[in-house]
Amino acid sequence: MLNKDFYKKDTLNVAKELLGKNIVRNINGHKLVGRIVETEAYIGPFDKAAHSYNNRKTQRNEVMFKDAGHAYIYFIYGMYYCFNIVTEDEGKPCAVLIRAIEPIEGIDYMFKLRYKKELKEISKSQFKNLTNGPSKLCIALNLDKSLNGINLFSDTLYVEDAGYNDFDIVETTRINIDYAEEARFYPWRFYIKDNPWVSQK
DNA sequence: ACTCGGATCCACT
DNA sequence: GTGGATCCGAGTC
Repeated sequence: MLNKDFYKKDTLNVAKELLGKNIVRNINGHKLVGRIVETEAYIGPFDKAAHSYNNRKTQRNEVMFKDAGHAYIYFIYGMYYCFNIVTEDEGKPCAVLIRAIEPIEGIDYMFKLRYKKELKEISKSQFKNLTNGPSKLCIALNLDKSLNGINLFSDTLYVEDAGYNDFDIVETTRINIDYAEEARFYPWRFYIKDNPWVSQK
């Protein structure tokens, strides 16, 4: 299990170092594991794309101001959630958005959560869309507002180093932040090169 | 493979 | 009253 020191660092480094790590989610007796393959950094005070730009603190984003290693899970587009991990020191509202995972373990149960169907009933298209997006992975891991604000140091939800290191990292611009003026061009999105579970090339 | 619009609703202004 | 750190299906090429 990664400890607080792992997250209590520069957000860009954490975003890169999270690639290849495994998210572990225990629910209803099922252990779900997914390898992180795509992340984005949101560096609050200086980042027009972040909910916490200019240190703006609201009911929604107050978890971003907590100490490193908390889960910031927010509701978006009327029907979806996004999962972030809070970084840096308490009071610095920074986080890493988990944009995609590669399913590793508990895949059958992920399909049930995501499609309410058994794996054998799933189409090819549904298979590749299981966890290749920030809200898709939240459905497959059953991450919602009830987990917003918890820390990542219990069996419920944590990240571990499974020793997967052999990959190249692609650095590019973040997705769907057209409103963010110059911040839309910051290369703060990271993904594992050639991994098929990345949301977009 | 690609674009486009609808779904859906809570937090924010 | 507005719009979003998204997803999906329909339509087109």
